[in-house]
Amino acid sequence: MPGKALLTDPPKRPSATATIEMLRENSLATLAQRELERQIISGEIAAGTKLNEADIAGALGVSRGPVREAFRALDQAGLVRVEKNRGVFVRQVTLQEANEIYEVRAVLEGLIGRLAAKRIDAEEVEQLRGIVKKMAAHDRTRKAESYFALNVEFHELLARAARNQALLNHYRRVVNELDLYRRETISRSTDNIPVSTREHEAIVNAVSQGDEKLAERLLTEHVLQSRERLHNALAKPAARAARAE
Amino acid sequence: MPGKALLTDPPKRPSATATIEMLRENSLATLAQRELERQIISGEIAAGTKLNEADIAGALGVSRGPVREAFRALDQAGLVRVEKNRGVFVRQVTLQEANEIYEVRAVLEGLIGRLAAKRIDAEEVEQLRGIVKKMAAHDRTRKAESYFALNVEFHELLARAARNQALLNHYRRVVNELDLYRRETISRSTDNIPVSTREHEAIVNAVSQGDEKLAERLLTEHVLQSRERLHNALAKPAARAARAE
DNA sequence: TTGGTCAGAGTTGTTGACAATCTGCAAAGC
DNA sequence: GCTTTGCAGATTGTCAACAACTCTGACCAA
Repeated sequence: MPGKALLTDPPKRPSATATIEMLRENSLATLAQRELERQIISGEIAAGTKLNEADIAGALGVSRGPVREAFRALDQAGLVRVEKNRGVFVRQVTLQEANEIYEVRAVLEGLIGRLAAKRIDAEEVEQLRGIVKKMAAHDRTRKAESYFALNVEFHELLARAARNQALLNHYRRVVNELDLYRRETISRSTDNIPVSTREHEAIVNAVSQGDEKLAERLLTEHVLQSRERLHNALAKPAARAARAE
Repeated sequence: MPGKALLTDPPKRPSATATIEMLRENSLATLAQRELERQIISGEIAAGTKLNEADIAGALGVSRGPVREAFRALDQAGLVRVEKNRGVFVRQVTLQEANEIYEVRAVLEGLIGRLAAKRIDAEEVEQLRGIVKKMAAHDRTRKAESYFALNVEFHELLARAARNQALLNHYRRVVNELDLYRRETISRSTDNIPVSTREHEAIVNAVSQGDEKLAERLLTEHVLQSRERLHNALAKPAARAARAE
């Protein structure tokens, strides 16, 4: 039973007017899409899981129509795979696919660095420094989960600072797909956090000084080094993540 | 009346078995999506046009369900815009959006050049040379439409030669979006064809010699120069394209 | 003329029912 | 024993009807 109903009221409804307003602006298909996307990206639904239309419709409190529409959108977004007459499955990203996606991410991040160096404002720089500071604090605790949350926030903020919506869209898609790959391996790659944090500091400095060339190079290399770190972590003998089927 | 039915038989059915096989593998939603995508990219349906569910369903000979699913996918693909309770519209790409998309395309093409230089095979090089030869022949006739078809073919072939599916997907999306922008202006930018052809020749040479750095630089610059050419053409006083509403 | 409001038509959003297909399993045939 | 056939149940694909919403234009009052 994956999710909670989208609009039923009994248990602590978040103000009826807010719900009404929500439905006025978003179709059930859109809400179902968002909720499924959230569950997939957060790992609540594991990669490879089969998504049953009727079950999901029931859990969300809607009929199958909107759920099917959500599936189509998620398929196009690369988060699920639709097999005719067989069902919808959360996408499994293979090692080879991840490598290809990392290559794309590297050039996108490079562009992000270059543009952000030109366009970032003082407030955003401060936010970046704040995130890096929190990351540094995590160097000792080595709590991977919350560290990665900060990492995602750092890169998202930087991507927005580039002021290019098309770039942001492509970047987000790439990140989502890589999360699908990384999800299974998350808990075992805590070793290199200090290294990654130093890289982030260098990136903030380059961007805040408006050094486009340097920011581009640092971000590109950062992505490729992240890839290496992840692959090294994968190669280690570690407890396999639970495998839903 | 935009399209033709997806599966009706009377007029010259292309062999019953082929149709059956088609339907065995593709849902009506998928077929509707492909057909709409084709019509949008080819310009048969102009940017900004409102897409009426019932009309399209009728023209394609299916019910509204599959059409709605196709809409969701096309929305995610950036080809249409869905406004709740108001309808679905073919996306209009503004000048500013086009500029942003061109920036993304430039780095993607750069990566394509770098990877293709590493991985392209002899046969593909020959195909590229063949296309460039045809393009050169067009230098005199100045038929823009068929020239652009060759141009699309050239870049698509190069993108495939990079052997990176993720990159290819992002590239195609970017090209589709730029086509939406270019569509309205296509007939007035015939002047710079010879220049563009020389750039293509240089690209093929760099790729075929495995010069990654050069191929990357040439392709990036080619995209940015294409953007300039298009914008210059746009600035000219030229006959406005027909504007469907 | 301007502005408001209110039917009516047309369009979109959602649902439940029906048809087609797949899956698993057990019986029949070799 | 092994493959094949033929069910029964579950799941997906498609459709048509109904509900909710938007838009238009007529009508009326200031």
